[in-house]
Amino acid sequence: MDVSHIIDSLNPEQRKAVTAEAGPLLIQAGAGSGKTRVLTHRVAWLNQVEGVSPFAILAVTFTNKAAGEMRARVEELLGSSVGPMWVGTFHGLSHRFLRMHWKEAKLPQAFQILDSEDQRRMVQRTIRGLDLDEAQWPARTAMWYINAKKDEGLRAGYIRDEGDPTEQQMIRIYDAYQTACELAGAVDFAELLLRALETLRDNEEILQHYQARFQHLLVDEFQDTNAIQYAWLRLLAGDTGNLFAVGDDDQSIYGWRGARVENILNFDIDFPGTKVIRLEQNYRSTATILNAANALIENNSGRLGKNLWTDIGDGDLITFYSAYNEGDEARFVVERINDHIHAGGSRSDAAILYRSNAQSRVLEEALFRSGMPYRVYGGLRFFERMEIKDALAYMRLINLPEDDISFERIVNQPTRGIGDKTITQIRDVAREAGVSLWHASAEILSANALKGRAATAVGGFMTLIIKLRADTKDMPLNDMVEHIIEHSGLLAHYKKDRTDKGEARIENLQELIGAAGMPVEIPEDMPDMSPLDAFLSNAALEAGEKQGDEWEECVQLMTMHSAKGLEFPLVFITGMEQGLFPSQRSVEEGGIEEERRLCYVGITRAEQKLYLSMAEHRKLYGRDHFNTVSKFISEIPSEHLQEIRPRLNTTRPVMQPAQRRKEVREDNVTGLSVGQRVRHGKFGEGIVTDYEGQGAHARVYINFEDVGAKWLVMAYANLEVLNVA
DNA sequence: TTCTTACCTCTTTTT
DNA sequence: GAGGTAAGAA
Repeated sequence: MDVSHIIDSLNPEQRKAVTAEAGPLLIQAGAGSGKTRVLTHRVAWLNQVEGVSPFAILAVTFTNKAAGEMRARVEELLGSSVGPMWVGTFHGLSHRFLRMHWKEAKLPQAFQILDSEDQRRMVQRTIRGLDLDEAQWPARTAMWYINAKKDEGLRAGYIRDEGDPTEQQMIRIYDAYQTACELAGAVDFAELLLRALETLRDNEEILQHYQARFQHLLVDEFQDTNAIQYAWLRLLAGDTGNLFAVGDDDQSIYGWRGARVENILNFDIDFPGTKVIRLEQNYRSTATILNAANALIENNSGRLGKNLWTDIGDGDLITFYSAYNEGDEARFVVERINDHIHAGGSRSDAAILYRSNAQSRVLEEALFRSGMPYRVYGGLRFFERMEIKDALAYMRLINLPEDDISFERIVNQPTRGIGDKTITQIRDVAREAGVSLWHASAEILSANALKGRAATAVGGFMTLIIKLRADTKDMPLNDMVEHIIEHSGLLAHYKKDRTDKGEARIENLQELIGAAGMPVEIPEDMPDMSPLDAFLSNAALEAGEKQGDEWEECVQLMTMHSAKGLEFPLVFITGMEQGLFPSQRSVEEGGIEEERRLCYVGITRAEQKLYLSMAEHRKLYGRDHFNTVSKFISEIPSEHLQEIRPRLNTTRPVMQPAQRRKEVREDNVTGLSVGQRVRHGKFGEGIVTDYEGQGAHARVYINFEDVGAKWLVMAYANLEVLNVA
């Protein structure tokens, strides 16, 4: 059989991975080393050479995008569909499993998925139900706690409180929340995984079935797996241990949400006989960029260790720019992008990365002023938008009136005179009788327990839902959505808002109609799922990636976290400041290595040219920050760096005397730092807030107590240093 | 019920 | 400093 199309394009290491014998395999895939390629070719190899049916393969990823890409590329390679292969996210596959085995999982057949916002509301209601002080027990914190425990596989009853009252309270909230979820037939994201795992574990027959079925498991981004996901994989891999895990311990940046690098580091303990293959040839970046990244990551301990290399040439030096403030930094970035465009480059080549979303604003302003189209990643996703969730809630309630979460969401949206009092009354009846809010409403109405106006309003709402259901019964999905948006009053409600925001909401609703017109995929092993059910659960699991065409010819702005997996010819990493990146918190909490890995991820996004920048003075959250240069800059060997504007002494000497670069130290002619207190013979006392220029031309901006702020030339000012700020 | 005001938070994000 | 949420007033 001719297998050349599968292996010809691979380098020796990649080929070794793709053609490896069955058994546990750990692929240490460095940034830009072709890991997706290895994964897809592995599937093709298994199928075409080893004769493994797609039916016996399970491939799991973290994002829907990665899953979709994997399926598409495998099919392209094979030239045929691989329908029966299970490809998806951990959550998506767990969901599929639970839909098929809802009985064994002890779930109602029509269980629904809570997204983060639904979950927060649910936790909040639980906390109120327990009569706890919401200020002392914020829903977000409790939710975070619950998710963390679930990610570790822990049920409320199994957590040891160690006598800690806070922990005890959290456990109570967790327990009560879980009860509420069971009652509502609701499942949060973490629950999908945990429930699937427990169902597999506790049902020998099902477990054996799947273990026998999935002869080969493949995992992408293995360094990001948490305890549950790992347990899930181990259970499914069973005794054969045919687990093909691809990951990079140096790119583990999600420890804060439960990812465990240990899963990579200890892989061979759980899977004896593991073969490790390292993909170290990088096809993305110049040698300069790679060497900088390698040197940086060397500072981490406990790595598996690898060194990326490339046969692409050295390329340009990495440019480091130290700006006066964030505006100057933004201006610098925009100018460089303009240079790039004038040299014939395109805007979409450029990505501006930052540590936190708050930093995007100033950059956006600068881009906007210079008329440069840009696109910011992150923020609210399509299916998380208020108006979309409203519309979906109508669809859910029509589909299943017992859906209390949707009921509460739309019973008074748009407002129809059903206030807090009425809702509380309905809720009480529902709780006492142990029925849904919908049933409770009906009972209250028939018992005439409501006053005139409220009774009419509730009756009107119920009639509306019943009518909508009857009217849309035989409609295709998109017509149904359109009908509901129109006749529920949502459209009119949002049309009342004449602002840009309102218009955007209308547009989103239109888009929802469009989305409902697209064919929804119903898994082959679940033929009894209705298109509506498929659409609704898809909406919960797929927050809605922005469609691709929108960001064509745009400069890309995103956090370094969301940049993972992407690559750009021209990359800017902004805010290279101690306290910002690495962030203050991570330094305090011992998370510096993960920050360094994040920096590593950022650097390795760059193909040709990398710019690093900092702002010596930055306003963040309305406060002034005078940060020193990021520790990470000093970890990049200076032969790879080119400093455009050597900084003056902006460092507070007490903070870090040793870390300053040589060429900068020579420039320390002022002996002053921003934030320092000084005295001037004529103007009195003041604080240094800015400076510019160098050597004899250096000027400092001093805010004097008596005469206000002034620029002074260092050479003539004759300042007396009073104290270090 | 709806509008207004006070108050809180503010690393990183997918599902 | 801004933006969103939740409690309070008309």
